Amino acid sequence: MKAIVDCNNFYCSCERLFKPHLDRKPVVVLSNNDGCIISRSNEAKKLGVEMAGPYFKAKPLIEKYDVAVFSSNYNLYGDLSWRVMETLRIILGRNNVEVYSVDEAFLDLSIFPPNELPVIAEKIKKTVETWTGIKVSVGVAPTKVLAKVANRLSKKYVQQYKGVMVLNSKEKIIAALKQTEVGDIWGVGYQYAQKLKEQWSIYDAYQLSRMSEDFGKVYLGGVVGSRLLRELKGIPSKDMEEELVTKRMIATTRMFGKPVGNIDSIKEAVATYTSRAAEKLRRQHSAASVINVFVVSKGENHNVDFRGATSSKSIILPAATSFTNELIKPAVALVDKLFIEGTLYKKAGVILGGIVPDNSIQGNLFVSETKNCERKLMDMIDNVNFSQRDDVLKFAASGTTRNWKMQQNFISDRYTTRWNELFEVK
DNA sequence: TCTGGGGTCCTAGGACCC
DNA sequence: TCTGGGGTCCTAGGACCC
Repeated sequence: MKAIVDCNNFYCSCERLFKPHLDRKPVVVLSNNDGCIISRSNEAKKLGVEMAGPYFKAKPLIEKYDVAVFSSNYNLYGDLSWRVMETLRIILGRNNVEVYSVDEAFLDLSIFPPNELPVIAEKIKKTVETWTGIKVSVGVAPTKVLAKVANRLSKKYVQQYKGVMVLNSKEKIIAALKQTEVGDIWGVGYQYAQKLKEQWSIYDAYQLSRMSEDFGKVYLGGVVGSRLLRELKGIPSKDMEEELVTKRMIATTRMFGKPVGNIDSIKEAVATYTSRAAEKLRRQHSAASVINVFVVSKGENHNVDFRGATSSKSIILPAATSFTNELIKPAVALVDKLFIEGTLYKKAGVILGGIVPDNSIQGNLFVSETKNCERKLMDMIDNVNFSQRDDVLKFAASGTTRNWKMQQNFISDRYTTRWNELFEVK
């Protein structure tokens, strides 16, 4: 049996943890650039504040009901996420925990007898909440997809289930599937849901679970679809995965605070994003050999991903590297090729690909002495920037004015990761 | 001029997720 | 005026190789 543990309204919960007076008050957290709403407390949901809705549109509602608003503070969320995951690892052992996202983890519970699972699930929930202060919901079932179904219902009918649902019998599974709309299944997105409803009159998860594996294969994306069908039928087909330590692509992309028509500002932004991406690269001890840079002009739909963006160019480096200076130069050169005079841009991004392990971490015979010095310099910059405030040390190409920088008007302190922002107990 | 089967690597694009 | 920012997997098709 498998479980999924999911933090409730994670970002809002993080903000509330250090502001107890906001308990039971409506809270929302905004995306970067304070663009749209990405997390809502239950109270905010009840008021009708929409998920992923633009902030400006919800503003009247927010002001009317005095909703607390925060810009996203990823340093804080990342640290609290680590505490939650570490708690799970302590309870169940490292090998039985698969971190799936910042606020979710799958657990392998096959070591426990099925009849004990309700008690175990309850215990896991209580322990995480006591140790971290973050509320979680737990869904338990024979497969990952069914565990997701259970988790969702445990939250939806919280009065009844109190945030824990265990599907340990055939009857319970069927009942849960019947209460789940087809579009709410993990792995069925908007496009597939429309297709299932319109072409085959399949509206709920139970109906879909009765279709054949081949149906999934033909109409829901090949092997991905047939796995989905098997999981719905209770046959485990998505295994627990090893912790994914090395990412295969690393992207840093941002909207600008306001549209920018000046090539030097865009170069500054791209240089800054490249530094950030290079930091991520070094953190996982990798090097990259492909740099992709894209810009999005004011009129374009910025929601398309970088491949859809009209202006995107990439360059393949002669050798993989993780040095900021070796990445910045070609990245900035790409801006020259992309930029069109007289155009206003609202977004830019850098994507690093061709990622391989960085072997130059230990000095070796074939790497010159200067290389090793550079490596040490990079580590030093990373350390200073992490422990002090952001970007005390940066490359000149990143500029100093930053008139393109995103808006963050409601940022909270980084209580747990910056010395000068520690939470004070009076 | 035409002829074969089998393989790898890479890229673009389509779907999904939080 | 005003709408995140990251990621993943899979497939098809082209280029190239023996």
